[in-house]
Amino acid sequence: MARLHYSSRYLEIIFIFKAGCLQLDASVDISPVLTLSDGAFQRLQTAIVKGEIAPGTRISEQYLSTTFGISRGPLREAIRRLEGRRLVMRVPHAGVRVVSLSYEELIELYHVREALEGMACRLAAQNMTEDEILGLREVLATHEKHSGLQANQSYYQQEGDLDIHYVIIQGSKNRALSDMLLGDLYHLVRMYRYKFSTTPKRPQQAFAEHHRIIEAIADRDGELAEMLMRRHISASRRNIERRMQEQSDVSLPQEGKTDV
Amino acid sequence: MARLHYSSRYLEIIFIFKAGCLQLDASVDISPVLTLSDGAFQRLQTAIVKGEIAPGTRISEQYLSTTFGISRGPLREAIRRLEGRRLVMRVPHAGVRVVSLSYEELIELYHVREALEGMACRLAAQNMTEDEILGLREVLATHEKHSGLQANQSYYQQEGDLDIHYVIIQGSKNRALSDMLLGDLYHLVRMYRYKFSTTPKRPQQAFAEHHRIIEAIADRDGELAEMLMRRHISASRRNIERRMQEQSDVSLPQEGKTDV
DNA sequence: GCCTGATGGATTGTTGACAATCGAGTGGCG
DNA sequence: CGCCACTCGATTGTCAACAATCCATCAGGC
Repeated sequence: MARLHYSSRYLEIIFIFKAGCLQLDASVDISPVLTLSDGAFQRLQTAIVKGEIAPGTRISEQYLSTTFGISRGPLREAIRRLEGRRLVMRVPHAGVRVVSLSYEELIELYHVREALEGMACRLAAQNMTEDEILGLREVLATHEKHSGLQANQSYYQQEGDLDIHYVIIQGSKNRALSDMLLGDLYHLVRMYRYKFSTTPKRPQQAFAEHHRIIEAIADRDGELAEMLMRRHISASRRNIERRMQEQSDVSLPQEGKTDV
Repeated sequence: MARLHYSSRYLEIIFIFKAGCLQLDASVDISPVLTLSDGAFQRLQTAIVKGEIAPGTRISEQYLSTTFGISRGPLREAIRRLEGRRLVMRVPHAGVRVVSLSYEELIELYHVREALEGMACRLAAQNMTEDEILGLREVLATHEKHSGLQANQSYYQQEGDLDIHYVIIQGSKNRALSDMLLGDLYHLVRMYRYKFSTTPKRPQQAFAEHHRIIEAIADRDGELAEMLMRRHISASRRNIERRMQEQSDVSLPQEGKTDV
């Protein structure tokens, strides 16, 4: 009944686990074989995170299964995985909806980010290698170049913002922390990123903040790095709060649409 | 194609969402109807969290489906939900295993807890109502009574430990924070709790720490409350580290067994 | 004796069909 | 005219069978 042989397939279990937190860049497929369910999961996740499926949208199993060209079985499994990740919510016998964060919840999320990424930044100052810090500087330099061109300036900056945070979080060398930040939190943050990306002066400001943070990390000053990161995210949060007050009539997209 | 009527079933969507983070006490079933998949999900989750299925154990679909008396379809959906929650890991065409945290990952988890629960404690000092603080005191008093009896003393204390943390976290009134702590982190912490529950002097010490924390919250001293909570968790972590060094030969249970 | 390649058994992945449930619209009744 | 029960269409939940893949074992050759 109980067999004791070790499957060689399980030697890559750690690798797979790492892949779980790297899924931000969804193009890489670590797993040698990609089941239909995995494919649907990734496609749905990126679609939700990138905003192609608006928050609150109801998801039809039949529509998606025909769209993806797969049966309802694997699709349902993919949806259930998203449900475990809190990206969708299912009501029995009624269907699933993409989660829709309220304004308050979004702000709460930023408060959590402040605590967690501050911690990540402090750890990164302790644990990043010199090479990794060099890489961080290169990312910043790349963004400086990109921010020179006017077109899609804010977009680039926002993407780069995530990139830099991404590298710093990984530099914390704390798996639990990076899994939590990169795996769960960022998907939610990303979902609402596009809504607030076009504040006039914010990109340059963020760039300067990034610069100071990286300097603190390079100086191995964990305390300063944490404080700067907390302020950086706090400023980002206040930026959202301000824009939210300005367009207080246009509230966050709530449920209603039945598309997809 | 796009219908605009609102399903009445979706009026409870917020309720359901809240239920998702309250799932610690798995006896309550908020959802009016419980699908087979939901039932299997809850049973599996509690079994994993309570340690009835050891970390690293391989899970057989067929065995579980016959054990639960359901088909493989709903069972697979339940497993996929656990996969989304990072409680199990699936390797394509090879099966799923209950996650097995390494010693380092467990310590990392406690560091994250330190940051998050510290924050929760500070917020709780700001946001808890007087009634809730009263309730907190009652929980503490209950534990004082329970800790009087010798049998299973450490167990009670540990359970109570989680209870108090649970109430404080909820008192933070930050949904994102409590979802993260209560939903994801605690399941993992709980999985390994039973391993380190019997350190001689720790329960009394933890009780005193709880007492001080609650006093700080009652005084609305957020800074102090955060600091005390951080120290409390830090002490708990060091306790684990110490016990781990003592029995360094008996390492954490790794994968190997093929049961269940 | 050790390594390489086929085979068998078992497990996982996928499918299509069937059953259960729900929401909206319709008709009857007070 | 308004309210309630019923029916119908559609969607979700569940099942059992089939296909694909993998692991362990066992011949066979070097």
